[in-house]
Amino acid sequence: MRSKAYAETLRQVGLVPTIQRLAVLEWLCKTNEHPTADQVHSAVRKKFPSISRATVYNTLDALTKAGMVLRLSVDPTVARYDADLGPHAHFRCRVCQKVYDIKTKQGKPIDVKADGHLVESVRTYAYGVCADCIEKERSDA
Amino acid sequence: MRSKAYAETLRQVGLVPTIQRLAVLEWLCKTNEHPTADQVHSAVRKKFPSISRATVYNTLDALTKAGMVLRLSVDPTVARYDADLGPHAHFRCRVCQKVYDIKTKQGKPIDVKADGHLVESVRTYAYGVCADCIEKERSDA
DNA sequence: GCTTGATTTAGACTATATCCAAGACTATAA
DNA sequence: TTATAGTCTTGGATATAGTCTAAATCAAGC
Repeated sequence: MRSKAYAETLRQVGLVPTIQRLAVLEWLCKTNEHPTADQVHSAVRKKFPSISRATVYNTLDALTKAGMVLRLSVDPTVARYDADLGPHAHFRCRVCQKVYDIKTKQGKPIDVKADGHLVESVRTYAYGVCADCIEKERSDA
Repeated sequence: MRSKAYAETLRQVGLVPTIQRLAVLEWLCKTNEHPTADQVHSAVRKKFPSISRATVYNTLDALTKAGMVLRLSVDPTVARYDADLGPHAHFRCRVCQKVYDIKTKQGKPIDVKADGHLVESVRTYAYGVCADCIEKERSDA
């Protein structure tokens, strides 16, 4: 059973596998959108109507600290979450606001001169107009 | 006179060079911190106590749209602004929260496969512990 | 089945950002 | 210089995102 595996994964990082955490983690792993905390809350509430916003925030925070999900800053005013830990960057369309995964060249995403700072992670975000919106614009014109 | 030049620059991008906009732009160009909108508001208010938050937000938005300043997403919950348009990336220290400029290798900051999307800009953010905080940690131990 | 500590909950609270309508200002032309 | 039209600024209300708290609930070991 899949949820058994999720429970084990949670235990491995020292998190008690409560039903709420399992629900958040499972849903995050299934989606390939890049949901905000409120979107996670809405989605998970369909299965567990009683889950509170605070729990979702706490869980997302715990999962982020445990390294099981990424917290993205691709949007300037809202955090988005991504359970795909593979090497990839993110693209946000300025028309429809959707966030897409994009492949990066293999290896380190970028070489930075860190000026004596200890760099622990690097994120790359691209912005522009997505393929769908380009197409839509063309057919409107 | 310097402010004359700022006024001209504003006019070139179609913005009426009001005293408020000049104050925001001048201050932004002088600082090499990466201030939030509220930090800009506080700073500019020392010279123009009547300037409102809305005006600062409007101005920062207008300057961003005009391409005169960058709006950074380096902080997950607050927008920061940078008037330095040269090619560089940003590093945020997870201890002191300060944001530093870091040099990127010359040329395009990164090659992304855009999957048919039109990429207009790319931002790179690095996270970790800054040189100052590493030093502080060492002397505490 | 208890007990203990961790977790969840609801709602209050804070922070960040946007909207709105009234008034003030800027630029233009007579 | 004054009139005018349009833009900009202001302060407050509103919206949105995230955090905190204290009481209730739950999980796991005894």
